[in-house]
Amino acid sequence: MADELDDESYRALAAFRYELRRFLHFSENAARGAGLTPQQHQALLAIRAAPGGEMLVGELAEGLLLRPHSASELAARLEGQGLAMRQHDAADRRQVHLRLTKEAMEILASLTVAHRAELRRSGPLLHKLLEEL
Amino acid sequence: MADELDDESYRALAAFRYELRRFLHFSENAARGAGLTPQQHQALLAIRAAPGGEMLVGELAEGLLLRPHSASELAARLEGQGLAMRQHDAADRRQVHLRLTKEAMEILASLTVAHRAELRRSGPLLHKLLEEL
DNA sequence: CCCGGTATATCGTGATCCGATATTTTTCAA
DNA sequence: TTGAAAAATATCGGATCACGATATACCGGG
Repeated sequence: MADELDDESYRALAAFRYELRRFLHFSENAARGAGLTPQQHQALLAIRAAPGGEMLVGELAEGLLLRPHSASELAARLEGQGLAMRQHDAADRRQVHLRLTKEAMEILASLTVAHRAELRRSGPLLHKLLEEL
Repeated sequence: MADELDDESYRALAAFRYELRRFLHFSENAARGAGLTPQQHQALLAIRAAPGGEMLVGELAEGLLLRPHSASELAARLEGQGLAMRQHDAADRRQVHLRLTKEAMEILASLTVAHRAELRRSGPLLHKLLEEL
């Protein structure tokens, strides 16, 4: 099983986590700089990437690995900030569809450009550290 | 610059973030299952991976990308739970060295084994998604 | 020996997830 | 048809943790 844990094992894992943290830290700062919380940014990305560019609250929960009621709170905050619109499904009124506002689309686009640039920088390093494991 | 953002760009980035979240979610659950918070786990890993297996509070802050005073709070919690020992440097008494307790070493070892197994599973997928970007 | 700088610590605040619970709507079996 | 169970979302209270602002302890140069 190769489960001997020598110093090198810890070093490699720590280096990977450090680089991961760097990326997430960059992402957090980028989001906050655009007036979003990190989770709001992730929510926008998940919704934008969904088929049709829309999502149910429950699907958002799955996509972000949250409890449904936490996704509901997140959706309420998105709407409160003018980033998303909530709309009951006509056929099943329990379900709530989430769509991004124009403003959210624009913010997400600029964040995505920044993230692609960052990944072009840190991607290869992450790639290398991942291979050391 | 290849900055056109089509649906596929968003999809690829979202897929990468989702897999990242899955890994971090696994890690969180593993840590909590071992009686640690996620940050405590990361702190143990960083300290264990440092040369000599010890770290200053300020170095911990750098390693985890935290403000020094946040690292100080984290160190206090670690000590409070019997996971680390704080010891003033003899030469410069402002500095505080952190060393892991035996119990922390054991918990970290078991978590590290679990993480290596998880990375053997999710690593290749992360690798692939990273290349799509 | 005093003063600016460094390392760590404390306090109050804000954000956000969660558990437990509530509300609304649908489904389905009797 | 109807009422009980299930499903989707929402609300409330509590807990955690990093942060900004600030405080304390300690070092070094002049």
